[in-house]
Amino acid sequence: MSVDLLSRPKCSECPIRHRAVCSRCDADEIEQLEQIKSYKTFAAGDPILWRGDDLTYVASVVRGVATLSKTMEDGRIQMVGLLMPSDFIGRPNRKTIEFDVVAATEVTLCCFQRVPFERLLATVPHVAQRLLEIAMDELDAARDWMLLLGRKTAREKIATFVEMMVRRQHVDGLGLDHEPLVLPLTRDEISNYLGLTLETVSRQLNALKRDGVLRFVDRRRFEVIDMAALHAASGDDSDGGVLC
Amino acid sequence: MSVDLLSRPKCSECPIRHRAVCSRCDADEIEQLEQIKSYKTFAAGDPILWRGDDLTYVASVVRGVATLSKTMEDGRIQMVGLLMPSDFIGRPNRKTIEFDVVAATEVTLCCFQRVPFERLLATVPHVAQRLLEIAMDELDAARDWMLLLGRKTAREKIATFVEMMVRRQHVDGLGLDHEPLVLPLTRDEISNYLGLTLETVSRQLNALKRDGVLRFVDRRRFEVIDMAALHAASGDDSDGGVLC
DNA sequence: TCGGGCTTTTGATCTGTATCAAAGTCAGCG
DNA sequence: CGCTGACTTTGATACAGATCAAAAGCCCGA
Repeated sequence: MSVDLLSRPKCSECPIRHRAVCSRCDADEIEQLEQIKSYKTFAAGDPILWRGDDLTYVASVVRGVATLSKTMEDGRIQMVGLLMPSDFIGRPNRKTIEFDVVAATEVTLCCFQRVPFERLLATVPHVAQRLLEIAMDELDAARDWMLLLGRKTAREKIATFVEMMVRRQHVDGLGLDHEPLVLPLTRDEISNYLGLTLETVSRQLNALKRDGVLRFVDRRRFEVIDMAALHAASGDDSDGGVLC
Repeated sequence: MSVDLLSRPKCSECPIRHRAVCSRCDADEIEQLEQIKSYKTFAAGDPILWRGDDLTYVASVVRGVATLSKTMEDGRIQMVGLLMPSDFIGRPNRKTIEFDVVAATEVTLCCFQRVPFERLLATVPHVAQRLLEIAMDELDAARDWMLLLGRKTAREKIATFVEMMVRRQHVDGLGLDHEPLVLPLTRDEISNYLGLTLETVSRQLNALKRDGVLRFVDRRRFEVIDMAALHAASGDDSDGGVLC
């Protein structure tokens, strides 16, 4: 999926490329990026980074889906981000990471050595500017998710999540229209994203099916039958909101 | 409170000053900031910005506490940020704001006209770099809060919140040691921050009192009797985490 | 094709927190 | 001072979602 990302003109995999911006990179900058760049692939289920690990690299997701989560001592887990193609991983000027990053599907990352990347950040103004925009988009998304976690019902959470899947798979051009959409997470992972249990996720997903809103091809693949009903169930006001 | 912020050397109120950084501003840059700067004060309870409002200014909190929240159509509210001295309000390169900002106590803001501020952002590299750091700190805090909203019990939420109040009032030098600490929010506002109801907040706060963890001077002022117990009740692992 | 180990579904029951209701407390102000 | 309105506490009850338990479905390798 999302192969077209790789076929774009130069610099297409750089972590500041998102939403077609790195046109601002000049030849010299692209050269510098190339030199500190490498690709890594992880199988579904593989841990990518563990809390406390050294941040040797920052990276951009090229293909696949990874999860970003926090774990409490007694094992409770909350996913705090779902990393899909074009999302950024890592934090410049931090030596370690404070979250767990795990591959949910097979994942390919475009990695840049952190320290030289920071040098670029310090010398090339538009890199910091672009990264700022990315961070603020993430912040807006995190705050939308706080509303979901703190105030939405189970049904609203599920509907919001499914709607987000629909929208992101459209944007990324993952599924062609009328191809079934994919849930890249297990029921258990979805429950960790939504602050629910896996049983509740299963029940609510089946409720949406029973209500004629979704149809499942298999456990992981589905189609939206009634987009309006799905949106109405999400609790969001008319003009969308979560991510883009 | 927090008067010392104003007595710091030049540029102390600029929104990128936080945690002593704007030493990097040179005389010319400070001059530019001064020209687009103004102070505004709001009484407790006043709305500062409403969802959809034009972002004419970006600002830094100088004194007091403001809340940042999202509201659903049916009136459910989730606070997504608590803005205390040195916190940043607004988003460069966005014409409108997507949240409600309300003064919780009397608040003084140091405001900068957004458009000229964006020009500064585009021309002075270390402004974007500093703002990036601020945004990433906010993002980390938002993600910690997602764990709280999604997975913590009512008691853990309350303990985490009180601990955060203790820590931030220490950092900002608001209360001298052994002066009682302040809850800058009503029970209702706390409930919106923690994803609870005001009744649950009241019950849990009294439970911490009954358990000999806190002592209340009045509804708004308290002392921590057993810091270790408070921390243990927060569910966070040893080394803190929420904000700094 | 069968079997074993996942993941998911479904059912029964429990519980933490919400909801509803009423009384109590406090600050400000006439 | 004592009234008024906003905030808080306390109690009784309801219920959404958690928890516990077991059956069903599905994938994959032998």
